[in-house]
Amino acid sequence: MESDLPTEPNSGSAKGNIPAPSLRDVARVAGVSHQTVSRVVNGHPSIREETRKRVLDVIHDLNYRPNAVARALASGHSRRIGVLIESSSHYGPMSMLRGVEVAARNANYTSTTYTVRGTKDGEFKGGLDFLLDQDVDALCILAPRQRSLESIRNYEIPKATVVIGSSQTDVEHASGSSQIIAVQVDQYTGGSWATRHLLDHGHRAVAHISGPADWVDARQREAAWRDALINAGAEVPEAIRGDWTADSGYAAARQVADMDGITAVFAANDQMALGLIHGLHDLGISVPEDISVVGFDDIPESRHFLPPLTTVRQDFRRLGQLSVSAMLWLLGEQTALEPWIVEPELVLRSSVLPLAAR
Amino acid sequence: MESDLPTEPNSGSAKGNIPAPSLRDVARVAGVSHQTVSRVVNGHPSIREETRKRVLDVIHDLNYRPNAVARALASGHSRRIGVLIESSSHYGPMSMLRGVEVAARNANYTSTTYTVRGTKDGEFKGGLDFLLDQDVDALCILAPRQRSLESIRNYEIPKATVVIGSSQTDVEHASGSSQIIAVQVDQYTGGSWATRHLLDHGHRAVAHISGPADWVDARQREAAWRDALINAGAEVPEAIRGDWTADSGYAAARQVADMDGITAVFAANDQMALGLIHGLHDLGISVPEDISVVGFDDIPESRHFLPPLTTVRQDFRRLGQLSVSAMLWLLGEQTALEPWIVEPELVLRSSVLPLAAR
DNA sequence: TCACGCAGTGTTACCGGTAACATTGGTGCT
DNA sequence: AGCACCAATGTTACCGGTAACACTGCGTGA
Repeated sequence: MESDLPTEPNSGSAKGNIPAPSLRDVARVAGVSHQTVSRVVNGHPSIREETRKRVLDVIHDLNYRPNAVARALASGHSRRIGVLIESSSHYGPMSMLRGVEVAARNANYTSTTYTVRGTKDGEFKGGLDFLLDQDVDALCILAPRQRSLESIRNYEIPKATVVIGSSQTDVEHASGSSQIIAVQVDQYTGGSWATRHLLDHGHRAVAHISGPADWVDARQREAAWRDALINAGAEVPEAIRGDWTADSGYAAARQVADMDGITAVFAANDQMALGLIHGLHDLGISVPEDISVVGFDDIPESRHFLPPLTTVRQDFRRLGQLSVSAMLWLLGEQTALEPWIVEPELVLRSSVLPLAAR
Repeated sequence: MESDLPTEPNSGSAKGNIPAPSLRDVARVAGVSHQTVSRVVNGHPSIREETRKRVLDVIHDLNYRPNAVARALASGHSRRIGVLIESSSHYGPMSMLRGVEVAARNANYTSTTYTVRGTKDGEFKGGLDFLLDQDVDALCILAPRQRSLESIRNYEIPKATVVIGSSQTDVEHASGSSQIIAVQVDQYTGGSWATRHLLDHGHRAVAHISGPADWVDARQREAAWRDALINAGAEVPEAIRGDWTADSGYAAARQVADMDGITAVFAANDQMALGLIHGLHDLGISVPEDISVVGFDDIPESRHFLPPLTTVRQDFRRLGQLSVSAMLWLLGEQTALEPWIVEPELVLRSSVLPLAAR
């Protein structure tokens, strides 16, 4: 394992002295005007085939690469999208981020991410400022909490702004006059499926470990759970408040055990479900023999939990792609606008047992 | 849930018509030259306090924000770092990515990520080209596979390039003349600890589920496992080849069961350990009663596995930070260069039992 | 007292592209 | 033949900053 530190930068490299060739360099060598080179580079139609070929040869010889910065300055379009993301350490946001990045790149856009660390109010605005300073053409905001959106009120945001994770009504309320598109997974439907799945298996006492109260997704899943119980005429226990972490799921186990007669739990995400199963196990309660559990998200590990977790899958990557698609539409680079609600999917595994089988 | 699609972009927004104020606009209003404004913005010392104040007021009134693109073009520094990353869907790379992004931002740099999707040879180069086209000042390459580095040979990469995850010798071999810094977690030490921990508990027949053969980390962990066994005079069984996924860990369980007398397994990452435990469970083998398991990485879920997983923690975020620090040093923005090998840490939980206790 | 230096500011060129308009030569139509 | 028109290319201005140098006026030391 080598580890002798170099003592000063740039010792060996001879590069960087000769500046990279510019449009005009290419033009000179090819014997045309710089504008002609520009046209060749941009695929302008009215260029003679012979000229084009000559220019392309020179481009290749000189190893010319167009300077994106100069292009951005001159054209007024940076072809960059800024992604503002809260709490990216979770699986969901990460996956969306990746979906956005890949989709953006495919549309020849670059993406720059700003991760908001804490939840303090100024941080969100700080991120917005940071991205706006980079003059992005479009903005993608992953705003999972209700309050996050309020910050953008009266902010001068780019025309092409997409919000992931909040409902269109929330967005409209927060954004004032400017038009913003919201993209999201239909959390309510997912929550309904999860709960009804348990009800269908005969469970009546279904507890819920929810996400933090100010998260939009958490509220929707909780509402779906509550409504499903009410519709089925079952009693609605008080929801147990978690914070998405497996640790909070572990802690919730104690409360579940204390609530009398609970036979099933709908956890608002897979990590909490994992912690819950662990916690119940430590209390001598088995899943699914004693208590059935359903999660949400379908993280890659879920299928190998003990027991493998029945959960609701969200296609995060697709969500990211859709948001880019919406941005492109707002930017006028795409004519069709796809529907922007993604349907979740119930994934059956073995953490749920019929009540009768107990 | 609202879902009426707008039918054309920009319907309501009145923004974007008036161009943003420029340096010269500010200068005109403040009654100074544009250069003076530039000086104020950049904190140049020789500006009269009175002038500075006046200019700052105008800047505030006009809501002027300096244009990063123009600045980049004029100064020759984009203050952007490109991050080329392979396989970012895993926990480790993701965390490093985030560490890089945050550290970069703190140094007033922007980061742009390119995620290499597959493993085809051209993709890596494609990513390099993509980032180079954005003329980044520095490059951070997350190259976990041996071959990835070969692509950068004879490539004109920025002076400030840092490679995460490969040893300095590999990097020097691949990079030819230009100076590149490698940053990494000491995988070998981590692998040694994991294996020795099992040996210390009396286990002699310790199997290994390795990562893909061409991954640097996988090789180092495997080598550490092998060496530790040899040093202890224990027999070295053949390593079982996994692919980092929990699924491959699950599949490995069968092979472990078929290998006679195995009492402990060192899995090259936590996901495979999870799958392994699941697979063993399905075969009627309990962890840790029948077989002890140690993982690697310490993903957030590990502590809630059944049983909670003993594993080797890597500080991925710190790795990301270190790489930014190294880049800054190469860029001449930082005088001290921190050591760039991060030590891992053994995290004791309950997936290991002394052999005697069986 | 005069030259020198420096703080404070202005002027001009330049970064590497794109946009808009000008120019040229050939073609088709009347 | 004359003219309109278009393909193919060139010219010039401009995007919004920074860099380098020029200028001014005042304090200071010889």
